[in-house]
Amino acid sequence: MSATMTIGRVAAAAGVNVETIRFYQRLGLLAEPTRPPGGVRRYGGEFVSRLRFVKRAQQLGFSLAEIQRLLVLEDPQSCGKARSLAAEKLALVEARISDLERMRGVLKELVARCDVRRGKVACPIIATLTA
Amino acid sequence: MSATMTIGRVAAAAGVNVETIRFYQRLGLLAEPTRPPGGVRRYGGEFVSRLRFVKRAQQLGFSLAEIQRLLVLEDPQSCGKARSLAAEKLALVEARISDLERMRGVLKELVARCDVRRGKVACPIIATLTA
DNA sequence: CTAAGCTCCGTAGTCATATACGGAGTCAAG
DNA sequence: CTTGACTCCGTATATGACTACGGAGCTTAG
Repeated sequence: MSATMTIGRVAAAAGVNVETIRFYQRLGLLAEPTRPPGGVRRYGGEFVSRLRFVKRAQQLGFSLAEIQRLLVLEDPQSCGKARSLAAEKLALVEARISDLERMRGVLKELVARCDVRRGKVACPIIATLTA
Repeated sequence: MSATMTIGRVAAAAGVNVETIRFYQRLGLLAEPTRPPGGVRRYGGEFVSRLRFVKRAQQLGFSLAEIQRLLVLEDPQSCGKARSLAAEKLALVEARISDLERMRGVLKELVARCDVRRGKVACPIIATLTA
């Protein structure tokens, strides 16, 4: 096989910390190749892909626990499960967006009011949060 | 004064856990009234307002550390500082919204592709994340 | 061959935001 | 005055995702 890289090279290739890989291995997210007697573990390109998978899924808002569930779905039959995990995550993301949009509205207004009422007695931001 | 409530009543009034109040006091976010010899601390309505302030600011995305900085700005002169904290937070919130919108796009596409290609060999979601 | 730099491994620490626990003291209703 | 609920205080635990450390044991460039 092409299992030639050391853990450090894998880490560099995927742009993560060595400790992070070891951490994922402990969690069972990534495989831990057998170590040749008196040697060091070697990794192939597939391992790097898997690691990138984890990082990409993470960027989509999946937690490590969810990614673990995602990684189990390798057989084509489980497409439905993957779909529902993704749909569920989509709903969460949309909810989070709504929350943030509400926050954005309030913050914008706070900043704007602060600009208008400069020089008044109390800071409108503090006053608003207090009231 | 109207410092009549016990910590439990304050907690109920603000809808938080008693432990949370004590935690905030340890952080220095909330005052810890002097305890009468052989008695129990009493709190007034102002304390409840302050606690609500903390919770409201938190809902706007301020961390406890930031709220601490916000709470120091009681004199009217520091309006500018409050404004810049709010503006900074606004920028963060907007960045976070962009991130989430990107995530939303990818997740939507994943789910959609899954619906279209049902029955094919590999799950498009897994395939996409792997590629 | 040697020295520098990796890898291995287990354990422990970090950050943020709380929540839980336990024993002793205090308050309030009946 | 008793009893049950509440407060106080310090410490410990929880969660998620890492990061750090230390001392062996490898590996590799020169």
